[in-house]
Amino acid sequence: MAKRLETRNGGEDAPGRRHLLDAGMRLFAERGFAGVGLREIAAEAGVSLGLVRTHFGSKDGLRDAIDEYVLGEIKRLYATVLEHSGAGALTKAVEDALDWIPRDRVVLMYARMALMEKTPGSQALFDQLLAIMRQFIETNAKRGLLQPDVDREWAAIYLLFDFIGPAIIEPFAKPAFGKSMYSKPMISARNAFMVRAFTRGFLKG
Amino acid sequence: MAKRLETRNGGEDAPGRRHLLDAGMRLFAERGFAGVGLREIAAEAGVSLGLVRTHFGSKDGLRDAIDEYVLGEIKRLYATVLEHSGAGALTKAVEDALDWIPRDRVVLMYARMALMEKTPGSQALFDQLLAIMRQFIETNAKRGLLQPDVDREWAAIYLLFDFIGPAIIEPFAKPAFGKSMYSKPMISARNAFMVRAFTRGFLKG
DNA sequence: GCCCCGCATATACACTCGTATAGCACAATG
DNA sequence: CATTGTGCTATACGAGTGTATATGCGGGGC
Repeated sequence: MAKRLETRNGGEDAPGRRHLLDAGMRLFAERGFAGVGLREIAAEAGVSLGLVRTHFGSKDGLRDAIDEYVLGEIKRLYATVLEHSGAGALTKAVEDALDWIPRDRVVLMYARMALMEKTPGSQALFDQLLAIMRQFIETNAKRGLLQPDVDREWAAIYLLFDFIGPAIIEPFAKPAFGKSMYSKPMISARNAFMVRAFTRGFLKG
Repeated sequence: MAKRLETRNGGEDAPGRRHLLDAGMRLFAERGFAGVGLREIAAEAGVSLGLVRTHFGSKDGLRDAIDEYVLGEIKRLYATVLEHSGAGALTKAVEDALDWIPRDRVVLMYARMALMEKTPGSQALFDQLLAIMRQFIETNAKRGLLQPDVDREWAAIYLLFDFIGPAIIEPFAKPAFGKSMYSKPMISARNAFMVRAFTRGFLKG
């Protein structure tokens, strides 16, 4: 009789909980938080509606849990980038994406959608992404790889644009380009242009 | 007696219609299509619920009308950019934004949200934005302002990233930077960095 | 003067939403 | 063996959804 309210969360590895989190992440990524109902998520996860309440307390609780998971994954996935520096690190990061993006595509697309809907979780995600970019710029600066008199804050912001850009336009890529932003030919062409643009620009002064 | 179904749309300048379109645009931009109900939109517009059906036929019809309006505004707002070329044109475009963004902020924020929800209207918006960027690159190329051996397609894509980037992160800007992406200090700092990065890059080769 | 039609309102309907409650099977623990 | 608690299901409730229908008012053309 109501001895534990709110999220119980005792066992985080219950199969139903994991299925709900995965299904919610996928569906929210596709149609947004308000665009998907709990019944559809439960059906997709192969569990009953009531289980959402058991594990997450409410729909917002489910989102919070997904936000937390995705934030952790983003940190993990970009950790390797921060250990390197220079334009080579960027190409390496983009090429690494070829490995993990097929597997973690849902995480990436959820992060993309989260950036649209302003919530505490999405603000935290944004702050994390910006921190990653700032750290990359600082690492490069310490190693003397930054050109002199560069506005480091805006360099970080532009880096952020270029990293979230492909994710943002990914849903429109197939009609517009005939292939995914994360397909092999797109990745390599992007790599070539990125290195060039970051080190030399592309317009004449 | 049901002689005309669907959207009637005879008079596009009925005051109620305009109010509904404005209110829908603003609310959809803030919370997404599924996140807002017709009753709230009608209340915000100061008209009755049924008027949506009279003018737009359905909620989807309302979105279609908003999409069309926003697409036209985007075309109009970026028309001036296309007449110029070089890095100077970009700074001019960004500075022009200082004029029209306060006034057309809702249009911009709706376009931002539209890029999240994949619909025919949002695909058309994306195609339009990409076309604008491609045309800018081609204009620059014809005038000899492009560096040699530049991948023009990816130059256009990166230009697109840098133009939608500020809109995407605008909702997180105040907590993260203390000011809007479209405030005067941000615009001028961005201008300085953009010209530099586009003509010389910011990393050492 | 009548009629029709464009603009607008009010109200009802069927459905879906998130949430709440009651209960079941089963493993671990005393 | 009885008890406890966890993971889970089934079902009900009230509020809110988009859509449909019926109606009112006011101006221009026959």
